[in-house]
Amino acid sequence: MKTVYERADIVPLLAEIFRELGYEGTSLSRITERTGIGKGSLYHFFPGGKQEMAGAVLADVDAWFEHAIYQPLRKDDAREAIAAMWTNVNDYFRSGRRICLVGAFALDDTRERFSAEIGDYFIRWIDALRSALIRAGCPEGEAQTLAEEGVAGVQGALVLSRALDDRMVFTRSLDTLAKRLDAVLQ
Amino acid sequence: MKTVYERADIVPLLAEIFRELGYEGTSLSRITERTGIGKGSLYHFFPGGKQEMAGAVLADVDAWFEHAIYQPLRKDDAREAIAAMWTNVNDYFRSGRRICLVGAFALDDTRERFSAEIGDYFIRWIDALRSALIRAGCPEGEAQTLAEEGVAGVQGALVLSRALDDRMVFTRSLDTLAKRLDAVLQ
DNA sequence: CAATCATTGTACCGATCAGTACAATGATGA
DNA sequence: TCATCATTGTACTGATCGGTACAATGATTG
Repeated sequence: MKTVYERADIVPLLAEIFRELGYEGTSLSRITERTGIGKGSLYHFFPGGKQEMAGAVLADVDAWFEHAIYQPLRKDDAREAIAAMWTNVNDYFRSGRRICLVGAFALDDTRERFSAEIGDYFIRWIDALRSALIRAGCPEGEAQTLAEEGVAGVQGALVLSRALDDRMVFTRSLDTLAKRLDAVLQ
Repeated sequence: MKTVYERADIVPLLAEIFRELGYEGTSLSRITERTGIGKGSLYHFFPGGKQEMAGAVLADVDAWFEHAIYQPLRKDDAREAIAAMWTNVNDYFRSGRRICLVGAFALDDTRERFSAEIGDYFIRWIDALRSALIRAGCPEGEAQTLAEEGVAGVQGALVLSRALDDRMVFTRSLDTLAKRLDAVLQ
């Protein structure tokens, strides 16, 4: 009996493990234990080892946000895209039960390994949100601060809801942030 | 030649290492490497090993916040205590170059080891801030949400400023949060 | 001075770490 | 049918992990 994978099948599985255990906490044996994928397969698809695995996960996360969040913010109807961002973010992070891997990597030494990817992810999120805010009628002087407040607010809501083990905190925080941004668009 | 330590001298050194490397990333050899403290001393003061070391650090952090932030928020002049909170938090986290260990532990599997301590730290911060907000004239219905927004905002600002490697982002975020809370106190 | 005892450095333990080597497997295409 | 080749399971490496054992050190106390 031999199960055959593709790289694209493995990345989402790796993502959940890195999310739960962090970069240092994720060992190859834990990956095998949870997924059934052996070292042979892992090093076949990711010759660069653990670092390449985490890099692939970050790229996958980034691609999802680019498609589902950033592009709509830049191109679609601004108000609709902002509203969609809140619901999509709430779903993606499963009301706070799932963390933001990029944000988590930013907090410890792992940042040194992926500083470019981490910076890019947040810069583009903020820029896209600022673009939508301006198009929706936000004064340009406030747009940058407000966009940073929104993105940082999501990260803070994730920390807090996990710390309190209360998913209502996450949903409520997103709601407060949404109203905060909405108030400026008159 | 033999250097003699006390437990109280070691805890702050451990704190910086856990902050930088995270719980899993912190190994006993790294501790010895950075501090010169050998395993003999470490296990003499912390018989429970790495878990007890991290627990002692969390207790130390908690005690600092209790004394410098929570108690003033509960007892002192409300407006002054809130204003002092922002400056003390900015100093404590060194404008975002230092992370919140409690928040970082909340994000990965480490949470399972210290869920009580993590929950307590944030609950008490939020409660103390809410108490000050109410005494300063904030409508009771808004106080809880606003307190959560403030505490979560600090955590988000830490993530964002580290991700962008820009300490201005942290200070600016704290400033925005301060204005946000101030606006309700009329 | 002698005795005690907290503290420390070092050698060691089995387990696990990331990573390598390679033969066995099995699907694909000539 | 046969050859090719991507993919996989397994056994292995040296290094490092958290933790233990214990003798040497040196300050304190009677």
